[in-house]
Amino acid sequence: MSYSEHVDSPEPQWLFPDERRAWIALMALVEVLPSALDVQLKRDGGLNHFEYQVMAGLSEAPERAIRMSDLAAFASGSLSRLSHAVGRLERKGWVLRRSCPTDPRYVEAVLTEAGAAFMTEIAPAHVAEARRLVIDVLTPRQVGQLEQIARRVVGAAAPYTAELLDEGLSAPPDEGAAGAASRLRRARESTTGA
Amino acid sequence: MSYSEHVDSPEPQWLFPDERRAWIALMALVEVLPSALDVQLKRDGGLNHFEYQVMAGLSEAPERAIRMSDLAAFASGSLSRLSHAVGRLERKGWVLRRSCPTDPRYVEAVLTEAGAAFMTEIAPAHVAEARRLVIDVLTPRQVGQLEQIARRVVGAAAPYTAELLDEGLSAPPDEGAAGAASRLRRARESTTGA
DNA sequence: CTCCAATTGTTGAACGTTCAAGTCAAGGGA
DNA sequence: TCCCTTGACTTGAACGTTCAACAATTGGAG
Repeated sequence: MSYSEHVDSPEPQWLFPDERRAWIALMALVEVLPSALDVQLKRDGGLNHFEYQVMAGLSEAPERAIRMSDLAAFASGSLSRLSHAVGRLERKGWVLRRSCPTDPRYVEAVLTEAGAAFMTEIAPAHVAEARRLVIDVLTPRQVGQLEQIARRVVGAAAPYTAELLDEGLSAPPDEGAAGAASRLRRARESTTGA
Repeated sequence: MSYSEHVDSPEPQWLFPDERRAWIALMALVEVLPSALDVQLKRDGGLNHFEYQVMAGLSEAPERAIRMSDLAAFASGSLSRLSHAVGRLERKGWVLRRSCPTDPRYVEAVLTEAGAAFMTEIAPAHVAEARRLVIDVLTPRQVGQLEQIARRVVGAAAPYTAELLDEGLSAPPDEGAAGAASRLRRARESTTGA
């Protein structure tokens, strides 16, 4: 739709001043926010943001167990990345791997008791950081705008991931991580491959 | 301080549904956009986003030369990261290092002819990608909202970097990279150390 | 039944970033 | 003068991600 709109007014080669300001601010954001989150997580929990997402995915999964490939989709990372990450979490005693009981060709990651206890310990601080850095510095109106904007950009950069956002957000609240994750699977495949 | 302030309206431990949706969308954005930009830059130019920012900083600098520490501030990275990156760009023949002519205790990075030619070759594609992934999928109104939101978040996560955004964006247009970068220097120091 | 292809997951090497020294040159007392 | 701190930059090792190759298993096609 945006295409035909711009046919007779071709894309300028450079950004207009207001576009440029927004672009620069966005680049600063994507540079600064992840590392700020990493600082908090590393300090309070000794893990990085990806590892936290893995742990969070496991926490929400029924029985605290979930297949590796679903978990990779849920955490938006490649299977290889996940395999290395789970290896590290395993060494810390928070996760373990086992063959999937229903279908032995899959591997399940399971959150241990220690892992679950650890998550309930550190999650509040992470949520507080999310508030401090983002939610609390925006007006409720801006929070809504942010969601719309972010979803559009994700839609352009990774269409299937965006689809997951659409579906996951309106999904039944009791669904847990597994349902959303398996829907996500085909998303990651086309996304990471691109 | 935040403790006593919130005694009678304490921060909830979790996010409200609309806050949670915005947070999830934002996390997807910061995950997906940098890697999408890296894909384009790697494909068309063989470099990553940080290296591109380094080259861009050099392009805008007077004489296409700029001190390492100013360049690090401009590209929002540590001096060490820059040193490694410039090493790689040097090996490709796009940048060279020399002792600063006015003050020999500093080191200047200089964009070579080949480097400048290379940048004019690849910059349009990168700008086009910025349009495709962000600017063109938003309404002009949303572009404005994005700037405000991003600046607030950056303000919370890295105050001095945000200060640079404020100053840099209203700075005289002929200032070039060097002026903004030296203002930025103290910013990085307190930011990266945190 | 056999072979072929696809899916799931792991592994090791290459690459880039971070982190903790380390070098070098300038300023600033004693 | 000597020392010693400070700022600018570099270096090498540790760490995490990516990438390509690899095993293992399943589901057909012939």
